[in-house]
Formats: sequence, structure tokens, C-alpha cells
Amino acid sequence: MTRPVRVRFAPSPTGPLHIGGVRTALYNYLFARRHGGKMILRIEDTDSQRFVPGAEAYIIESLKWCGIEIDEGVEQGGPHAPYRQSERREIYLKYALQLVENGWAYYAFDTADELNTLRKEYESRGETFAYNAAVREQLATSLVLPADEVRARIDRGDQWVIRFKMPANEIVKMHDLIRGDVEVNTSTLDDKVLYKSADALPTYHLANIVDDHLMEISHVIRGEEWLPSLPLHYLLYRAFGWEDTQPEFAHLPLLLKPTGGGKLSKRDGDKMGFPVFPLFWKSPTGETAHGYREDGYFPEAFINMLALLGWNPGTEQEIFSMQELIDNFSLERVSKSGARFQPDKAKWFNAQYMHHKSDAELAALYQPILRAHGIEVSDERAGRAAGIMKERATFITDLWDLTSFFFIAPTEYEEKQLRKYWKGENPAHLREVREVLASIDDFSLENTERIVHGWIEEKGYPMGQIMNTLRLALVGAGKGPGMYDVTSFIGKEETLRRIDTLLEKVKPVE
RNA sequence: GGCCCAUUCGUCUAUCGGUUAGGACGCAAGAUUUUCAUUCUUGAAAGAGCAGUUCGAUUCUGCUAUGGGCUACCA
Repeated sequence: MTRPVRVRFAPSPTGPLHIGGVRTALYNYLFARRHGGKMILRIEDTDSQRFVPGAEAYIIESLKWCGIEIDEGVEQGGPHAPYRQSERREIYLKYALQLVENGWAYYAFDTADELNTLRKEYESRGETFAYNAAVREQLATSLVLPADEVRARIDRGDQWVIRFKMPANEIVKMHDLIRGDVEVNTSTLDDKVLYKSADALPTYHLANIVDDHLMEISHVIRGEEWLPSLPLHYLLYRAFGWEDTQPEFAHLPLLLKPTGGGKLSKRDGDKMGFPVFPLFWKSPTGETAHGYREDGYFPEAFINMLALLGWNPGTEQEIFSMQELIDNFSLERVSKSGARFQPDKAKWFNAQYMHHKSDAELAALYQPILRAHGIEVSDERAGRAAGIMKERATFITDLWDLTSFFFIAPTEYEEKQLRKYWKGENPAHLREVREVLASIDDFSLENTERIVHGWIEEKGYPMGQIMNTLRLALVGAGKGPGMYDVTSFIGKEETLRRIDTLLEKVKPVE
């Protein structure tokens, strides 16, 4: 590997970026950084039919959120600009014509309708139509038409395409960094369209090979769905005489549905309640889809989870920062088989990152939610509340249910807890606890606990009954952190007020 | 249908001819706890099948089965 590493992520702006695409981008990025190379973002918008406005911006924003940095691309420019294929259209025709001149390609004048009827005819006979050596000389192509007629048709504005002239019966030997050696006989392949006059645009295969060559791409890391077209790509490099600088290839395993078969799709996410897109998406037609960001996932957790879906470090480490991923990544450790996406594991990763966040980090993330609930507090208090409860949270959004009692006195009480504790001697004991608390000056967690526990033991009262009754008054429910976390947080005045509220407003059950 | 790729616990995976087949998620049980959680401990759980190579196969080869991808003037 003497050549500088240059990899590209080359999505098509036909909709929101799927998490499988994010993983492809991530592996490209990790590989680039691992080898001190460059990461290129190229937009492959050669399909004018499927173009979706907003998709490109979505892709760029997604990569940013994930922390995948682009060195050259549509936003940052670079030595091989432009990086949008629709802005490079004049480049491709030249190369397509070069192939025609070399005898590696030819003009074909069949219309899409004609081909469709041909396909149907074959199908009705139980055969499969393939545009290949067996049929190309019976169709309207520059292979059989006289040169002047070809010229005339083009000049008169007939629509044409340029097709690759697939060699007959030849074994193409290929190498994949993940799968090893692969061989295919060209007789099973067809004459792919390389360029179409209708929109003066190349198809994926031509544009991809030409741009990878021009942009000096050293490694092509892409999804397994491209493996079947690898022989064509090898042959294109040969046809152009670019074999010396042909990139190495690595085809990544697919991301599969959590249950059943097939690739992960948008519908799965909607059905099973997890996102398949990094960001919330709203299509021009008004359809929406959930995103990891809006659903409360941390980008670090999302990336960590994705990195381990199809790659492993060979050790038992599971939590990786982006830098650690870069330091450890290698294509050799990418698995060959498809990985089933597991929503539960994604949540687990998020919880791990939640538990490791500092109070200050939590405060910054939690403040917007507090404000949305009309709570105005200092960052210190927001962070402290979040820090006390973070172990029980998976998402930042879980924190409100977990910590709201720190900021708002209970207005109603859980029925079950009321029946269990607001009876017998407990109300009387709570009155006594109130007096004990009222006598404490230093309301710190440690001091309050020492005094109250000492008092309970001295009186010989049942600890569980006392504490849960107090919990009922302060939290209003049978959950929450240690009671002294609550008392020290809300302070003496508020503690006494909440106890008074319960004593005065709610009649004990009998 | 054709071509290609894959196949270890339910899931993600470790193992690069010799292991009691390891870890993680999830699940179950127990411990801890003033509640709810958390946490900790323990447990159940796997080499698709059949041949072959070999002293010895999860690991190598072949076949079968299963899963997946591709088979557009889409990427």
C-alpha cells in the first residue's frame, strides 16, 4: 500500500441516508483516518428521475452529527472539484466515446419500451432476456448498422445509449479485501448501459469508475449489493487502460432486519418502533420518519453501535470512542455475513454513554427539556439532578420522568403507595419526622441521614415504613433515589412544605 | 430461473486444526436495597446437514440445505 489512501463515500440523493449507508460512510472514514488518508464525499446524482430535493443536505447533516468528517466534497471543495456528478456531466461523454472508439462499447438505439416488450416476450416463453453477445447483433446498434446510418440517427436526434460490449466467455478474476478471490464468467453478464442521451448523463457504472480514477481513489469500500457489478468495474478499468491505478475493493456485509429476512427498510423501523435513519426526515411529499438524533440517541453511542455491527476489534472491548475506533479499525476484521440490526443493543449502548456523562455534559443536554417544562434552574442544579438519576436513564428524554420531583412538588399521589403507606401509625410518625427535620440546621445529605436514621433507631420505628411514607410526601410515588438525595436537593423549607401538604390535604386510608 | 456472497447460543460476535467453544445484548434465578431502579453473582443457550482430507475438525475441500444480494436507459 504505497499509494496515499483516498476513500470516498458516494451516496445517491434519492432520500434520507439509511443507517446501512451511515455505516459504510463510517468504515470509509475509519479506514481513511487509520491510514492517514483522505475522506471524500461525492454525490452521485446521475438519476434525474429519482432525485429528491433535500436529500443531499440531509446526508451532509447526518455525517456531521455522527462526527464523520469530510476532507473533500461538495461543501469543502478540493483538488478534484466539483464533487457532484451532475456538475461533471461534460466529463463522462468523452470517456464513453473513448470506449466506443476502442471497441469496448457501442451505440444502441432501442427504446425503453422496445426493450420492455422484448423482456415480456422472453418471459412468456419462460426465458430471461439479457442484453448480451447473443442478442446485441440482432438489435439496432452501431455494431450492425452502417456507420453513416448511425451518424444520421444521432444527428437527427434519435435517442441512444452507449452500452459496454461485454466480452464473451472469459473468466474475470477479482480480489476483495473482505471476501478474498472471486471469479465470474463474463458469459453470465450483460451489456450494461454506460451513458444515455436522453438526459446526457452517465449511469452509475461509468460515472463511478471515471470519478474514482480521476479522484485517485485508492480503496473502494461499499455495500455488498455492489459485488455482482465488480466484474464490470474490473473490465472498465481494463478498457480504459487504468489497471495500474485500479483501487482495491472491499464489499461490506449488509444490515438485515431484526426479524425475518431481507435488508433493513424504513417500514421495519416504523413497525418495530426504532429508527432506521440518523435524523428525522420529512420528504417533499410530507412523509416523515424517525431519526436517532430526535429519538434521544447520543451520536457517540449510535456510531459505537454501528461500528460493531459487522466489525469487531478481536478483544472484548465494546465501548469505543471515535478515536479508539480509528486506532483499532481494520478491514480484515470486518465480517463476511450480514448483520441483523438489534434495537435492544442500540439502547444498551446509549445507556452506557448516559452513565458516563459528567453532570456538566448532562446539564447542557437536559436544560432544553427542563425549559420546555417551564423549569428555570441553574446548570449546576440541572446537572446535579440528572447526575443523581442518570444510572436509570437510557435517553436524555427519560430524565424528566426520573427527576421532575426535584423541581416540582407532587400534586397527586400514587394510589398504590397511598394505600400501602398512608395509614396506621405512619401519618403520626411523619409528623414526628417533620419535627426532627425542622430541627436540623445543616441539611446536607450526610448530616440529615445521620440524624434521621439515628432518631429512627432510637425510637425503634420500622425503617421501611418511615422512609416510604416520607417518600410519599416528597416524591408522591414509590420510586426515586435515596431520600436524602431528595431532601438535600430541595432543601429544608421545601421538604417541610411537602410534608405539610400531605399531612393537611390527604386523609389517611383505613 | 441464472450468477454471486454467506452460514458458531434467539441476536451481535471470538476462535486463524487440538479450548470445559469465550464475551456482549436479551432472558431466568439469587444477592444487595428505605421504594423504584442501579449494581453484583449465577444459570439456560451455538458450530445447518452429509461426505472427504487429517492422528485429530467449528476451523480445510466438496455436495446438499437455508439465508441474502444482484439480474433497469436505479444507485
